[in-house]
Amino acid sequence: MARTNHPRRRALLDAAIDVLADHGARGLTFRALDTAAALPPGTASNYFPDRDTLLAQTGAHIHTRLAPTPQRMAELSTPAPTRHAVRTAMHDLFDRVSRDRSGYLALLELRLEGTRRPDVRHTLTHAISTAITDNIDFHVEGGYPGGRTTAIALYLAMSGLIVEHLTLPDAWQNPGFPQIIDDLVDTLVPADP
Amino acid sequence: MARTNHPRRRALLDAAIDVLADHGARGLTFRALDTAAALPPGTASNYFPDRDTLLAQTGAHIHTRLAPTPQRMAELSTPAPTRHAVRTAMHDLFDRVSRDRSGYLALLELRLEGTRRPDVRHTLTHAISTAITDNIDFHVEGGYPGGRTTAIALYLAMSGLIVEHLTLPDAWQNPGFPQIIDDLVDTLVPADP
DNA sequence: AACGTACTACTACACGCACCGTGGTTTTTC
DNA sequence: GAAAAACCACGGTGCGTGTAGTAGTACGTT
Repeated sequence: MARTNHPRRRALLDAAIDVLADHGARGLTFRALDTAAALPPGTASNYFPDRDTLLAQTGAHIHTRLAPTPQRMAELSTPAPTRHAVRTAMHDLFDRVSRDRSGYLALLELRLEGTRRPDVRHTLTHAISTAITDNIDFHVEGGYPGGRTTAIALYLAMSGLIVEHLTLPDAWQNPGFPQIIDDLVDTLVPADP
Repeated sequence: MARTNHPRRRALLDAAIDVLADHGARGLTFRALDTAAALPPGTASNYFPDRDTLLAQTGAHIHTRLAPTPQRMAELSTPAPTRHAVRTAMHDLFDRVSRDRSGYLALLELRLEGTRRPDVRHTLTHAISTAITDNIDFHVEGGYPGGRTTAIALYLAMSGLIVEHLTLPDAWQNPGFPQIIDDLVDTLVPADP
């Protein structure tokens, strides 16, 4: 019942993210998970006692997957904190979303599921609120142009843009997303002195 | 099978929005709809041939519910196009979201469901892209401070804020959403001359 | 090198649940 | 009184769950 095969557990959690993106939170069943991970039926039951904990663990795992690696953080800190660096970082974020569409879609599904499941909501609230403050602090303490309100506005606008990009990309064909990102940075981030 | 009782059909579609918000897109079944509308089981089957069209019709209906009424548009146009008017409009939008949480949550669920169902996606893409251009044009042609890019940035930031408010409100306790809205407007919308 | 243990993978089964669609009867409405 | 809608109950079905039982494998012991 409580298997400790870590690689397989991780594989299951990765598959869970794909299932979330492909079939929604309600579609994340043990059987669907078995199928997605290409494992015999009944396997997922051996690794997670019930759906609740499966969802919770998936919620925790998704952050380890989406969180920037230390290496990336280092890269990000290398250039001088200019408006141009901000622009690059935003395009970079957008590219990451495009590359790991399933991951970000799954997070969105989990957010909605958190509406119904308090434990999922609490897990996500904690993880995301630290992500937010980290993000804002990075901007402020790193000496990037504009203050805290600039950072918040940028964060929210990029969140909105990502949701649009993930769900209804065709509603924003002109101007395209890259152009919008440039405009966002120009509008929100003060020019370098 | 094909009932023409319009009030009841409308009641069913309104109930469908609640079901979407409460149980997700996958939870929107005929039976759940019957229960939510407090109607005997089997009723919804008489009004919609299958789940696909039920979802599509719900997607269409949701916009008639969320779209601003002509009266509201008139109210909005009354004051002079100042930064302060923009601020008021944004708080107004936020209040409407808070008041009709289910409606906006349902729209979010449908967006995600659109990821899997092309017909839902197309319906939403059309409806929302006109909503966006209307919104932007209203700002630009109404002579509000800032141009098109300001309007787009404002729209996206408010979208992001609404998603946060709907799904993880506790992640944003300081500063609270009203304060953030004020800051957003101050940052994004140029001061009145 | 042979053996034994402990853990894991696989398979099958029995049960329950929720849902669908419909057919027939009652009630309403015009 | 006739047509339409509402109600109710039923058969059938597919999906998911949890578990029990069997087979396989890796590793440590003697």
